[in-house]
Amino acid sequence: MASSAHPAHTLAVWYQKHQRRLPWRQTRDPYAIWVSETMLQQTRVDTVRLYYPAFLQRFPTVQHLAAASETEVLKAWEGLGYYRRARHLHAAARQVVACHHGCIPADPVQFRALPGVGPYTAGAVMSIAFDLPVPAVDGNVLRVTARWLGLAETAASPRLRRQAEALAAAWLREVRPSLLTQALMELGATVCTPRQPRCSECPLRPGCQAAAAGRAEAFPLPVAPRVRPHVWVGALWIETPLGVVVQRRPERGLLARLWQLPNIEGEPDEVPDARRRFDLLQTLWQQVWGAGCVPQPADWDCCAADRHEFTHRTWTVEVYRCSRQESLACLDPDKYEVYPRDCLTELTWPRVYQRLLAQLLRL
DNA sequence: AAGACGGGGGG
DNA sequence: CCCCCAGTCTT
Repeated sequence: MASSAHPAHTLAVWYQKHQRRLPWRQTRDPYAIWVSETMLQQTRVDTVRLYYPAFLQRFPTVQHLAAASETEVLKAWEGLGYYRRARHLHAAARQVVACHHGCIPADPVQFRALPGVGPYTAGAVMSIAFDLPVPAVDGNVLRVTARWLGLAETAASPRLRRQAEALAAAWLREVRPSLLTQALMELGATVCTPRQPRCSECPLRPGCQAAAAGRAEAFPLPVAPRVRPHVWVGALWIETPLGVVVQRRPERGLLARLWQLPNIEGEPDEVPDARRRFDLLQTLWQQVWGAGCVPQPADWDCCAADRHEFTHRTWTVEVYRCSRQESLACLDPDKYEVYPRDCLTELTWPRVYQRLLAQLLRL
């Protein structure tokens, strides 16, 4: 009788009928699946779709990726965010070539030991690529579990995580692992959504505690919102006959090693008035050219501006231009480079600078 | 246990 | 405009 079928089976049947056709579902290549799962961390399917085919075309195998330079890998990742993922994937590819003969280890412990591979990615690749019964608990699975069991916990709750792993482990015994893992996540992404879940279309509705209570949207419990300081950033667009003055960000921290325009930040949550902005820009000007080396401009022209949201802060970036031409002799070569205007897009920029550049290059 | 780390979509 | 989204590593 269909009504007595295990929910995992019902879910698998639903998945086979309703799954979206996605590029990484057309392959059994563990490397390709690993790349997709890394890109999908904290990133929406529609965004990954724009990057995944190009990335795999550029680096078709783990050997190609291992042989590439970090700059090349980063360029292929440009705009995807969380750039540490790309560096970890690159380093991990080199480990796979050096220590595993270029074969992705079909062993959860060995695979988990690679940089950038946490519990989720290990479970996803082991189950999807190798059909091993290793749970892959992402945000979707946490949400489905919280609703299925009617657990009044936040998504961050260790208790909910344990329950989700237990649920996935139990259901993995009922259905081929590659099917079960993808089905659970697909349900969370398309039906059991954070808001306005489509319970009427859900194959798991009959056994769902939250749906039975008519309160699916209430699970999991909301987390306390984080305060996100607002930071004003003033940047300079300095065009010289040889090109534009650019700068590489520090080795570590936010947007590590990506390129930017010379810039200065205000205090967190400060809303600088005209006078304060002027002072900050003068300070920046001195940092770039050295104190007293080059006369300071009396007025600034804000020629481009954009806002950027991070998880933990918000930037308002304003770019100021000064048309006067300066001698480059004062420029500290350790801190700044002059790059040909027409070649700027060769560099790897954070999204906000990509957008600003698009404005600036039209000027 | 908590914070750092990007970027985009939806209401 | 404000709100939401949960993987991995570090401290």
